Amino acid sequence: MTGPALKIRLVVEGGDWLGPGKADLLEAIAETGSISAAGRRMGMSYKRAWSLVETLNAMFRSPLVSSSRGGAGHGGAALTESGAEVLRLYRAIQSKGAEAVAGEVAALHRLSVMSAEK
Amino acid sequence: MTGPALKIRLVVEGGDWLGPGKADLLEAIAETGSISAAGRRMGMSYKRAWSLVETLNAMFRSPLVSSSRGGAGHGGAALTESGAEVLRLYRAIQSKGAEAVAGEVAALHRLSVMSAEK
DNA sequence: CATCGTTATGTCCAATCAGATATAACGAGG
DNA sequence: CCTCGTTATATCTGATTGGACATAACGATG
Repeated sequence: MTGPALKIRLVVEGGDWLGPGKADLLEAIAETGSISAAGRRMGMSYKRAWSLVETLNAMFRSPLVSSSRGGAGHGGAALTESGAEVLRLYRAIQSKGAEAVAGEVAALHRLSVMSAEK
Repeated sequence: MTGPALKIRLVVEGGDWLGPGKADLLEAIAETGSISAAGRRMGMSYKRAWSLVETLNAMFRSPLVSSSRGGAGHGGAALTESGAEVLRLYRAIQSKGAEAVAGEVAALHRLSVMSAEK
């Protein structure tokens, strides 16, 4: 078993969702302090990263990411209080969910091609 | 809260995955005895339903759906033993997973636009 | 007031995806 | 041996998606 293999999506009204990709992006923004640096780290274009942030901000009642242009640090971005809370909740859902269904996931993996004998 | 809003995907090697859509399709095939009838029930084209079945069969070590053409019933499809087991495991993952993270999901929903006051 | 890296936004294009459509094979039963 | 509804497969097309590229705004600092 190489990766997590269990991905949890939280779908909100309108079809948008929060999943592993956007959660990782939030984490990268928190650590790098910039949307573009986070995008580079994750191997995606700035535009893609920015559009994901736009989606995230629209999904919740208050923005998850605050950003500024120009200035001393030449602009940047950071998680808001809501953003940090959403990320924390999503990580908790990931870990608690994975733990709760570990047995069934293992059983499924034994049936999948991932466990094909050599 | 209108819908489930929590969607769990099991990603296997190669990028294919088992999620709510394919699980519902398996269930519909089990109940209708036909790929095309299951597709009609779910509002998708036969081609789409069939290609999903093809993907499912390739994801696991043995096929989940067996099918036949012609004959008395003019052909049809059914779940194999593996197919029934996979569906059962996925449903268990759905319910156990949702139960384990219900608190965090509720907290996230309170932050989301889904709980915007009127 | 010029500089800098970032945010913000638009346009264009290739790739992918799903729907629509068409056709053939199937094979027990009438 | 013809019929039937289904499986199986191919082709075409419109829609969506993401990458590439371009441009402008920003604003504290030097």
